[in-house]
Amino acid sequence: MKLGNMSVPGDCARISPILSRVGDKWATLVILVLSEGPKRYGVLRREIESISQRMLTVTLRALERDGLVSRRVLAEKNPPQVEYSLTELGESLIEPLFALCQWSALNVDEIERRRAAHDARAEGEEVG
Amino acid sequence: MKLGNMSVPGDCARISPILSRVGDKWATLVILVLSEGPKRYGVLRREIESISQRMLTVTLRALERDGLVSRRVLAEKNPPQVEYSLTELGESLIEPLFALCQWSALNVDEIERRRAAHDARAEGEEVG
DNA sequence: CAGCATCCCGCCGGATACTG
DNA sequence: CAGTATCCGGCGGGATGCTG
Repeated sequence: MKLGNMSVPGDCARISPILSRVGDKWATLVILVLSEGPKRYGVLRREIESISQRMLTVTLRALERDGLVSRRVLAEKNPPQVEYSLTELGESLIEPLFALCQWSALNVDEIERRRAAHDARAEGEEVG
Repeated sequence: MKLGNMSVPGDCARISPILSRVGDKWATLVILVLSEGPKRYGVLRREIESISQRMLTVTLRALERDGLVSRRVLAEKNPPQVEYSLTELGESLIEPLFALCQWSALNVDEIERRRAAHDARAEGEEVG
């Protein structure tokens, strides 16, 4: 198969780690929230309610490592202030990511309906 | 934040399960390979070399449940033949998914370079 | 405020063996 | 060929406690 100049599964082996990062629940949320602009650690914590402090830190470190997010220390001493923002590379990801989010938003209802229907069918066969 | 008519994190809570499915290493590979056309179980196994037989089955079941993939029994008796193909819903996913794959293919080198640079820097600080 | 360290449990997913 | 069943090791990720 061909996607532009890459083949599957050949190059898919290389890009799937990247897709995993994107598909990662927390990473995606962080990137989406940061697409609004730079935010401080505490703000991120509050805006992504469901995330634990540990996973926010882990995710930010991973994104920073990949060059998608950059970290700036605003004030060294109390209270310390750290600001996170998307790098240029990170911003370039927003467009395709948004496209996928829009697909998801558009089809989430349909998928949930299908899922429910499928489960109901399975339930029926179990009895029969 | 706004993505069309959805807000983050409000609706992101609903769509992130969908993104997780997409971001799922195996699901993505299966969808990409099936985008070429219907394939039989054994063919899928061979084309996605790295996948275990267990995960292929699990992934196909999940995709079928969500209405992204459909399963057709071609021959009931020996040798059994089962064909998998994308549903219309599944096909509608290809475009945004391809976009993301292209982004990945385009940026995988850059990301790996940044990662290496970041790790090298960390290595240096560890010693100093 | 912005983290790091530690403990610990659940489940993801590989390996292996068996079936219609 | 196209699966199902079982075992089980590793790690993802929550909870809690401590620091500059």
